[in-house]
Amino acid sequence: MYAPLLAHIARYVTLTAAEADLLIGYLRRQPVARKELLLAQGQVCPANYFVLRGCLRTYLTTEKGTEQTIQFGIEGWWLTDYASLDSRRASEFFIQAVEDTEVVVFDQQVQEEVFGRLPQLERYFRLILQRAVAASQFRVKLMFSLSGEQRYHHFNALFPEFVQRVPQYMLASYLGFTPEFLSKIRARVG
Amino acid sequence: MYAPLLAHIARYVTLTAAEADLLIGYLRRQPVARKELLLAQGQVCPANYFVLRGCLRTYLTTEKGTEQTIQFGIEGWWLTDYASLDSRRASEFFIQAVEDTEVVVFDQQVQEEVFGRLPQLERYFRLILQRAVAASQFRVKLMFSLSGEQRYHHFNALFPEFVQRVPQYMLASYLGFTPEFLSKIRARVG
DNA sequence: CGGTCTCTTGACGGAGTTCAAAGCTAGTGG
DNA sequence: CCACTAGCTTTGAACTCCGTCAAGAGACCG
Repeated sequence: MYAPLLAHIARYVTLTAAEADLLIGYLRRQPVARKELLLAQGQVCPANYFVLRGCLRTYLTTEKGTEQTIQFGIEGWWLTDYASLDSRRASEFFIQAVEDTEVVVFDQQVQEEVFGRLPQLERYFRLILQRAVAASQFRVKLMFSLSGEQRYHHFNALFPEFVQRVPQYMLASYLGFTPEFLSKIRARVG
Repeated sequence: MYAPLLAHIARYVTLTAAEADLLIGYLRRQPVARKELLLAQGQVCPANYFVLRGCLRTYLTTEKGTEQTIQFGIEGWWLTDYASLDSRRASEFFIQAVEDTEVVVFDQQVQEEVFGRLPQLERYFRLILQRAVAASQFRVKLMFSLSGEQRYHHFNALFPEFVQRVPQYMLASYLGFTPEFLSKIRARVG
């Protein structure tokens, strides 16, 4: 079912039933098992992914061999490596399922054609991207203006249910510190 | 002269001379003196700004009273607070001229109208935003995978001329550490 | 059950901060 | 064209947050 995606689009632009059908003709759904990769470092990112259910994350491996989570995406979020998608060069990131997940795949190859036929959809993606930039400005703000412990409490207050869903070592790497430190924060308060 | 902006647009989409004239009718140019603010914290961000010459930065003040630079924008870059522009709520950021600067102002109020008349321009901004998201993913990657000193050397290698243009305390707050620490890094190497 | 992931706990070390004071530099006005 | 001032940069000492390493305790899955 593409209904969650169509509902999401409807929050930004209006598509007729015929236009929605036209769009769906270009899309496909794909299940992704927990820990499975949608994109591996070194590969050219082939598509933009919309999470129907489950959870994805973008991460990379540092020189020391540790994983660094860049972004999470749950139901209703688009996730991709825009740098690779845009330039068609090898990606520096992995995109992996945190839980068993189902995504809508919007292939890079058909995007220009779809935008040509559905200008409303180009507007939708402009607005989605605008929100993504806003979210990333917000993240930079938090990274710099709060201590590690404050970032954890802030995140916990904003997304309490989400903290339950992801392993703590992923959350730690997203918040910018080690799993050991996260464990010590939790020991202090609960 | 709007030529630098039109040249920038031409790198992404094609506008006829008539379309370019139509666009320019919606724009205006504005000089911004060094240290002058284009946007203050608490204000609703009224426009998107394209730097014709000079340099802008987005920053905020933390609880401790220190400034935190979120982003720089030099010639050929668009800068705004997308969260405020989008939601029309009060901004958390300042946008300030680092040097004497001249910008093109693209007012929020006319954006929808312009995009309606020039669908090519909507595509242009989609692509600009895509690059902005890619840049911000890259920045998060650097923030987490490199030490403070490594970030400085990396930035210095990528934008040597730019490092000359901005005060060191701004650069330090952009790279995520104190001016004192930047000074010590420089003392070590040169 | 048995093994592999994940989380916890503690000792120690280091990258970067804070605070304070002094040295520079650039703009400003006389 | 010089003198003054305000803002920027440097330097050093003490300190702190958080990382690293290591060992053990759970927890989940086949």
